[in-house]
Amino acid sequence: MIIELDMQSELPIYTQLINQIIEGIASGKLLPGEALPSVRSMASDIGINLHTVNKAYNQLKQEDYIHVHRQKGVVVNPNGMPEVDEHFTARQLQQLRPVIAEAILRGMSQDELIDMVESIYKDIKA
Amino acid sequence: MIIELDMQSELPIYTQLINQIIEGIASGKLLPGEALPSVRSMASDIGINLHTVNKAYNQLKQEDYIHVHRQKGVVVNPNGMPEVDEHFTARQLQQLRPVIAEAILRGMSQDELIDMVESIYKDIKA
Amino acid sequence: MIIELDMQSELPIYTQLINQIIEGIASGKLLPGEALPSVRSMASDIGINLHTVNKAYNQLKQEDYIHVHRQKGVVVNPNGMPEVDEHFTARQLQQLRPVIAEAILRGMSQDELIDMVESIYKDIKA
Amino acid sequence: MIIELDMQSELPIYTQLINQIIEGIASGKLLPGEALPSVRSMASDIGINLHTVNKAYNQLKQEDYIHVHRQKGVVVNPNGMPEVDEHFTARQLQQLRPVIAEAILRGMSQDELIDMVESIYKDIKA
DNA sequence: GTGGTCTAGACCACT
DNA sequence: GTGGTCTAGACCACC
Repeated sequence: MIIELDMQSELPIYTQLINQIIEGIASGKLLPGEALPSVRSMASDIGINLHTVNKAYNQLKQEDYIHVHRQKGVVVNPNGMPEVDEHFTARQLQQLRPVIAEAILRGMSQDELIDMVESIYKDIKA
Repeated sequence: MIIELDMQSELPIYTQLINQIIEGIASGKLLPGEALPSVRSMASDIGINLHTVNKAYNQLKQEDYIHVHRQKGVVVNPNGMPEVDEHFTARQLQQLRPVIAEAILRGMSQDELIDMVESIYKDIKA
Repeated sequence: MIIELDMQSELPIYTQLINQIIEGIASGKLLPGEALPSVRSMASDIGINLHTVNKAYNQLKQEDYIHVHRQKGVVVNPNGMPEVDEHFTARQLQQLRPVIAEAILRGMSQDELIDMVESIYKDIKA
Repeated sequence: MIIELDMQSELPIYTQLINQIIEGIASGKLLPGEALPSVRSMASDIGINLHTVNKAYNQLKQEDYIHVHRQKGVVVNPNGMPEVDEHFTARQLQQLRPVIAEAILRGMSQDELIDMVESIYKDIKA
């Protein structure tokens, strides 16, 4: 699992880290039950502070995507991922809406937009 | 054009303002050439700081969605909206990708995701 | 609102802080909509680090007990408190069970235990 | 006596072990004078570290719930359990208070709370 | 060696 | 001035 961070990005590092791990799980590169690097090794691997890694891990734990054992370290939730729920749908809608609005504003047709979504979907899943 | 802000939201107010105006244009509620309230009146209307409105307007101007004249005030770009360009596509991809990844992780099928996008698209356009 | 912390306690400081604030709300000493001290002033008031206060505030925010505005500071949730839900009941059960077990082991009768609970209940509410 | 540990839990394993044994005694499944598995066999039975079992036993011994003989092994205190004392009441109060406060905050009535306590009491005793 | 907690000090975004 | 983020370094509990 290779993590790529953009230190110049406006996105907080811990958010980028969360996104990368989520994508890793979504794409199947990280399997349920699989171990993730310890906060310390992950931090030194990618050259950031361990607290930043910790924050990312904690947020992922909160969503029940990973489990954090005090001693054994961190693993992808072995029982698989939580389903779509109300809370998630609301968040998703809130994130999607402005992006779609701006696409419409710039004249993208519904089909073009769907093509884009499909291509990203396939790209991640592949 | 009614602006609705959620002061509880973690989204910065200026971002919410930008989103609302973009959606206004996308939905046709704001037409090219149409005037927007001045920084001052917008600020007092919705009870926020001048700087906040200013920041939103400046960002919209930078994307060429609106024109700001020192005298004539603020108007939706009368020449219509800019097309989809490389810069926009890149930004869109960066925003869409994590949302789609998380949807996959939670087991949404491509069709379910597209349904969601379609329904938002139609909701804005309507 | 006076906060009392025991720096010797085995309970983490941020947990004690959370408990105190919860009790403040439960007892009516803190009312919905009422402002809490900023992380910085709270931290310096009680002589701890601002990150520790931050952690407590964030956890309270997570449970929807308080709202954190980026600029305006922190307020008790003006819409009132969330109801009892499944998640809370489970947590409560998990905390209560060992305490009650040990009470039984030491020979407390059900009535004695209930008396104790009642007296604490009244003490907080008063 | 079956011990069930949740390795995912944020409760330390030794604490879970203590709780289980206390509940075993409280419920009458473990009787005064009854033998408990040796540190070694307990550890290998449930697949945890020796030190962890040791720590649990030591803490139980300190509360005078069990006796640890170098040769004869570990037994539930044959003289019966210690009564409620000041130290215990103080500890109990400290644990109960935050739970009750949060229950009040979420709008539980005193009767609802007592019902919950009663049902747990009966569940353990049964 | 693992994560959890706490401190300290810095810079930034937002209003 | 507010919270958000990041870094750095330390000690502790657990196993």
